[in-house]
Order: sequence, then structure tokens, then C-alpha cells
Amino acid sequence: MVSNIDSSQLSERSLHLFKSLVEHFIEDGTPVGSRTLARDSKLNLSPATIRNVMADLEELGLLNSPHISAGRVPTARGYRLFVDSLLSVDHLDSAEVDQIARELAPKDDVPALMQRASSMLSDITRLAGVVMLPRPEQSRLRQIEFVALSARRILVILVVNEREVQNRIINTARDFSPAELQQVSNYLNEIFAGKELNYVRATILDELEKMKEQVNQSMQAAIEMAQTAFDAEATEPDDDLLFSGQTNLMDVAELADIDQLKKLFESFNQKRDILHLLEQAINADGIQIFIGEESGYDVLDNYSVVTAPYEVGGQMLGVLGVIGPTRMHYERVIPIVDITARMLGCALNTRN
Amino acid sequence: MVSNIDSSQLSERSLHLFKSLVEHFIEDGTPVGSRTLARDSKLNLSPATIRNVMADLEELGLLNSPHISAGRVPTARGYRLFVDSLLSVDHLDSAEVDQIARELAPKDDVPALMQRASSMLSDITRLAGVVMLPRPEQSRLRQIEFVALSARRILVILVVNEREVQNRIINTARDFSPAELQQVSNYLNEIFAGKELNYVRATILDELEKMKEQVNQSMQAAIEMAQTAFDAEATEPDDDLLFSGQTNLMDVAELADIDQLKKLFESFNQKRDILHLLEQAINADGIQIFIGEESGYDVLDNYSVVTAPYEVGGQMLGVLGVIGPTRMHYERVIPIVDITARMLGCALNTRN
DNA sequence: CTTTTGCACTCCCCGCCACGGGGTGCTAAA
DNA sequence: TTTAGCACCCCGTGGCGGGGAGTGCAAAAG
Repeated sequence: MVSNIDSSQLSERSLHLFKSLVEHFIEDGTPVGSRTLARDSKLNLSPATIRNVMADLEELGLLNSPHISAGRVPTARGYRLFVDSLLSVDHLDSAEVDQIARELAPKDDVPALMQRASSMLSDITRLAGVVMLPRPEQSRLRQIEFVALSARRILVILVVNEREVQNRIINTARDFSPAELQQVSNYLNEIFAGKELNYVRATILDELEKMKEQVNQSMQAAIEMAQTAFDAEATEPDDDLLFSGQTNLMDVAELADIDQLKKLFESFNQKRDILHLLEQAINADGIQIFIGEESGYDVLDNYSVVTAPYEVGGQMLGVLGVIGPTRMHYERVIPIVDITARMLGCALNTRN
Repeated sequence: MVSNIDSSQLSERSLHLFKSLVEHFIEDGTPVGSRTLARDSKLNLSPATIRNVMADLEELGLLNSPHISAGRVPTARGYRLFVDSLLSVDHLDSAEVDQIARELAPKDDVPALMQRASSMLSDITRLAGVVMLPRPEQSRLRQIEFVALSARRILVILVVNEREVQNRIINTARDFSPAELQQVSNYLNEIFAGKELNYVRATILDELEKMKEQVNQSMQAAIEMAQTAFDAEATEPDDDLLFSGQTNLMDVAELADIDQLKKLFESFNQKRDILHLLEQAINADGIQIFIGEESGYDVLDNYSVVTAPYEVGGQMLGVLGVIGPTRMHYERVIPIVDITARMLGCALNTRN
């Protein structure tokens, strides 16, 4: 990739003009020409001068013109420079902050909280919101319980991370009495409570081998059962992304080409690409922005993604963000995503 | 509403022409004129004759022309006549039936099965699929269990209808020991197991009053706790509709007006309207079709909904269906929806 | 050397018009 | 009752022309 432009490589004046051009374009969505720029930017320059500057900026790959004689439009690289060096971030008024805080009050279970975070992001930005659920690697098993549905069908309940509950139903090879189940769950809780799920999964195989002879029948059954339960879990790590507000993208005028939008929506459904993208952002400290083609996924060619990881106790749990047209109001979106991530972290932290 | 047209009110010939017109339009999506109809329908008639017939049909409200001199297009009423009296339903080849059967194999829990049903409907029809989850009124409580998360936070597990599990976390006013919880759940199971959820909900209030003095402290606590649990449930009857394949609707050409599509997608998100519509269909015996404006919801103006209730043991559980443009291939969609509903019923029936 | 002015040029967009195609309704003839 | 003929309609397309917004370049001005 060609190296990005550093703001120090450009004159004060060029930067100023570039900045107003981008701002103007974000507002209007129409290519902006030298005349309008001459009018709008407070510098008293003639259109001709501005034309020269714009020619330079185009040379550098920050702008281009859709047609030889239309105005200029920022390139992805241009936006990059803009958000990295030129952007002055809004600060949210306290009403908005309050709203976010209210929405993220830790009143119910984790998935619902996440869902609210996502729809709040989309409501407030009028773009699409996305939240990546806490990675299973960071999950600790808190408790495991078994409930007999019938003799050979057993409901396994995993309580993870204090607030999260997972169920699966397994069929066992032989009958278990309720007392036996109780015993098994006691045993498993004793060994595994507080451990990471991954560790648990990994350990179970070993345990199974090691203990095969030395423990009694029923403990062995416990291990086998746990194994089945966790196997079932591994095959179903599916809904770890929550989207909302996709329809907001439908009235972003310049993306009226329904085909591209369709591809985007489909990739929301697949989740794969977006998930990969968000994974790249989990270790960034704070806001990370993917602009247009930068992301490497061509469904996102005319879109930008603004992300921030959320954490509790210094531990990165996941990522959330907003997806919208490259031409979005970064100065507003960035602080919103930022503060949402922080507050989500807080909400996850307060466990009563 | 004006009474619908009965096929006996029209001559054989008119019906034949009308039928080919509708078929032609479903194929092409362009208004069809007398010439093409003269060519395509095997009757050896001149365009002029056909024009007369078409004028009659227009009079009856079965056709109309988008502009004074374009071809004719079926109205909602026209489609109604078409599907009610004229349509010859395809029968699916066995490969397709097999595919449906395979997808609906009862391998995991109810929500996942429903999800598969929905996406299968959309995949196979290339339209949007929707499945309404079993109505809570028809749900029977099978088992209720409590798991202590901490002294005052309790996980309530409701097992409903053999395969379905619901969790909620409640905060209690005082501490409960595990033994106490066990006792409580035993008590509740004894009273309520096998009863309808609605009945349970309704009874709990009464019980609470009646028993207030005569039973001991802990039983009273049981009732209180159950009440909290069911209250929490009542407030969250939210995701009882599963959509899929919405994006399929994005390449139905004539619905390219993104605005209408946006409204439709939004009503998928609200769920309210679609839910009401499906509720109307739950007591139909078999396929029910809502065509265009018939539905009464104007987001659905250019769409049709083909639904079928699914049942197990004569008991209607819910509804599933397909949403697409009025101009859809009913002859294919109808049998697909039909058989899917039947097989879903079977799948729900086989409980091991 | 930088900025501005002036000028020729380019391209898009819009309105206009003409026209061909696929329709229609009506009337008169078969 | 069906058909042929005719006048008419209206949409979509394509060509044309002018206006607008913008460009680049060269030469003049600061």
C-alpha cells in the first residue's frame, strides 16, 4: 500500500482548503469545485489559485474528479488524512450522553444489553450499528447444571461470566437419576468453576483419559457428559454479531444503487467478513476507522466502519461500531462510538 | 369490500384469456397487451376480440392499465380470482421434498429448527421467509428450576413443551439457600407442571392471595418468585417472528423503489404488523394468501403473503409463510409453504 | 515567485423534439 | 359476434442545443 500522506507535508493553506472541501462534500455529497470553495473557505483566494492547490492535492491522491470537469471528491486516502489529522471531534452534549447512559443501564442479561447497545448506536447516528459479543475465549464458566427432561434427555445449563446463560439439550447413552445428575454437576463445578471456557474444553479431553480408571463410574459419566455439552457448544458460535438499523443505510442517497446495498446486507447476514474486520480492531486502543477500500472487503468499498473495543478491567471483551457511507459525519460518529464503548464496559462491569 | 369475482360469472374463454394474461405478467412483469395475448394463448382470436374481452375484465376490476395505452396488469382482485379458481398448483419433485425434509430433521432445539425452516423457505423460493414461533398460549410448562447465581440473584429456567428452554434472571428480596430453592421448585413443579403457561400466569396471582396465610413462609416465597419470573416473561414476548432472505426482495425488479422496500424492512423489524397478519392466518385450515392491499397493511401494498399454519396433534401452534411481490410464482410457492408447514409439524411432533 | 485574470474547452444535465413501438377504443364490415 | 381498419395515445429512446459548473493554461499583475 502506498504510504499515507502526513499533514506536515502540506502547507497550512492546502490543509485548510482540503479540510473545507471534505467538510463541504460530507455535507452535500456533490463534487465541490474551486468557486464554491473560494466562497466558503474564509481565505480570500480566487478560484484559480484554489484550482492549483486542488491539482496538487489530486496529484497526491487525496482528491479526484469523477469526470474531467466536475468538482473534486475526497479519495479514501483523503478521508484518512482528514480523520487522522484534520478532524475536530464534536463533543456530545450532556443530553445525548445521558441518553446513552440510560440505554445501557445494566438492567438485564448480557445479550439484551448488547442488543440495546447496537440499536442505540444506529438510532443515534442514523446509520447501521454493530456489536460483537464478548469473545468466548474470554468467557469464564461460572456454573454448570443439569436438568433431566426425560431419562435420557438432559438439559445442560452453562452460566458464563455472571450474567450469561447458555442452554443445550443432549441425549445421553444411558439413564441418569436426578441424584446422579446433582452429583455430576457438583463434581464439574468443583473442578471447572471459574475457569475459562477454552481451558475447560481443552482439559476435558485429558481428564477423560487420565481419570478413566481411577474414578468411579459416575464421575466418568460426568466427564463424558460435559464433553458432549461442550462439543455442542463449539459447533454453534454463530450469533456473535448483532446488527441494527440496516435500513438506515437505505436512505443514504448516493448509495441508491440497490445492488451494492444488497451485497452489504448479505454480508451482514453471513457475518463472516464483518466479523473478521472487527477482530482486527479488538486490540486497537480506542477508536479505529476503516475507510472505504482500506478495509480490504469489497462489499465495504463505499462504506466506512468506525469501531471501538470495549473492555472491563483492562480486558478487551469485544468490539462495537457503526457502518455508514464513507461520506459520514465522522466528527459526530466518532465520539458516539467512543463513549458507547466505554459505557458498555462500565455496564458489564457492574455486576450485582 | 366489494365482493370477489366468482369464476362462474365469466365465460370459459374470458377465464382462459385472463389466466394466460396473469401467467404472462408473472413471467415478465410488463403489462401485457392484446397482441401478445393473441399470440400466446392458443385460442385463435384476433387482438381486437381480445381487447373487448380485456375491456370487460377491466370493468369487473380484475385488470387495469397503468396508463391509458399500455397493456393490462392484474389487480389484487384479479390475483385473488387467479389463485382461488384458476391456479394449477405444481407438485414438487421428490428432490425438493427431500431437501425440505432434511432441513427440518428434528436434530436440535425448537428455535434453531424454526430458524432453519425460515431460511429454507427463503432459499427455496428466493423470496423472504417468515416463521411465527409457537404462541405462548399453546405452551405447556413442563418444568421449572432455579439455580442460585449468588444469594439474591437467581436464574429461573422454564422448560416448555419438551424442547424449548427459557431463562431469566431475577433478583430476590431476600436470600435463598440452594435447599430452599430446591424445595420451591419441587412445589411449583408439583402444582404447575403440564399446565398452560397462560393458566399458570393467571393462577399465580390467585394462589398468592389464597395461600398467603395457610402455607408456610417458604411456599409463599415460591409463589412470589414464580410471579416475578412470569412477569419478566410477559414483558418480553419479543422475538416471536423469524425472518430470513429479506435481501432476496431487493432484486425483484419492479420493487426497485427503495423507499417502499425500506418501509417493508422496517415493518419486518417492528414485527407488529406482520405478526398481526399472521395471527389472522392461524385458524385457516391450510394455505392462506394475502394479496397486495387485501392485507390491510399498506407496507404490503405490492406484496403478497402466502401462509400456512403448522400444527401438531390437531393443535395449531403457529404460522409460517413467504413474503414476495404480488407478482410471484404462486403455483410453486403455495406447495412449498404447504409442505413446509406439514413437515414442521411432524418435526415438532417427534419428541424423543 | 505567487496570485489573478482571461479564455478556450469539456462534460454533464436538462429540456425539447421527433419518432417508433406497442397499446387502445371505436366504428364499420364480414 | 368477430374482425379489420383507423385514429389516437403515451411511453421510451435518441439526437440536438444550450446553459452551467468546472477545468487547465497562459499571460498579466502584484
